[in-house]
Amino acid sequence: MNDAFKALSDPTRRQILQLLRDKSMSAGEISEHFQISKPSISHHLNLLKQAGLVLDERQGQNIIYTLHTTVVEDVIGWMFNILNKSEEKN
Amino acid sequence: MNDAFKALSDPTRRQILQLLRDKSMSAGEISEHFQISKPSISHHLNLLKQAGLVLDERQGQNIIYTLHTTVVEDVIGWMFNILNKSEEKN
DNA sequence: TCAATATTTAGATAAATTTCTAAGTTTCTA
DNA sequence: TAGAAACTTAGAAATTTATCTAAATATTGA
Repeated sequence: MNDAFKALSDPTRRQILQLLRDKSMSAGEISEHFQISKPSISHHLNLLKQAGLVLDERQGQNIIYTLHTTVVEDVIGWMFNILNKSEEKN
Repeated sequence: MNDAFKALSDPTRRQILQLLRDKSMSAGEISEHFQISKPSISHHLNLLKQAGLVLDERQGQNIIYTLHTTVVEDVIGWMFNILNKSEEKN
């Protein structure tokens, strides 16, 4: 879960997750939304993947990135725990 | 909110928040739970404070740190939004 | 007012992070 | 089977972060 918190600490990566919330996208399509270089976006995508926040799948020349919500839910669980509320029983 | 995500990205700072979930503590009491030096803990506490995750109040020689949950709720809101669920209406 | 206690601030260093350009890999198609 | 397109990997530079020791500040109590 540390990797997830680390991944979430960068604004570009959070914005990528917000893009993927609406629909899965190729690396190129994602990079069109930013000013930074494609290798940099690729690096961010790799960190998100390592953190388990996205999944990737090659489709021909493209690599499609998809939001993976399991870890997001884990993080939410941690946050709720800090509030001393449980997200399970209520 | 970027400061909050940044603050949450460090394991020591997350552990501090977990300590404060149970009860407010002085800087010294907090530092007893860690191996790192007091100035380092002080630095982490300052980042948590800048992020709005804790409040501090001097009580005599001690400075008491308290969990401040408003920003935690904001972060939870952001996370829920990623899941396309709303924490308001359900 | 002085010394002790609690904590922060300053300044330095090492490690991690973000970003870039250049080069490599994979896949499609003419 | 070459060339183009889509990405990633490698390697380097600049910035940020985490940590330490030493010094400064604030409060209490004798």
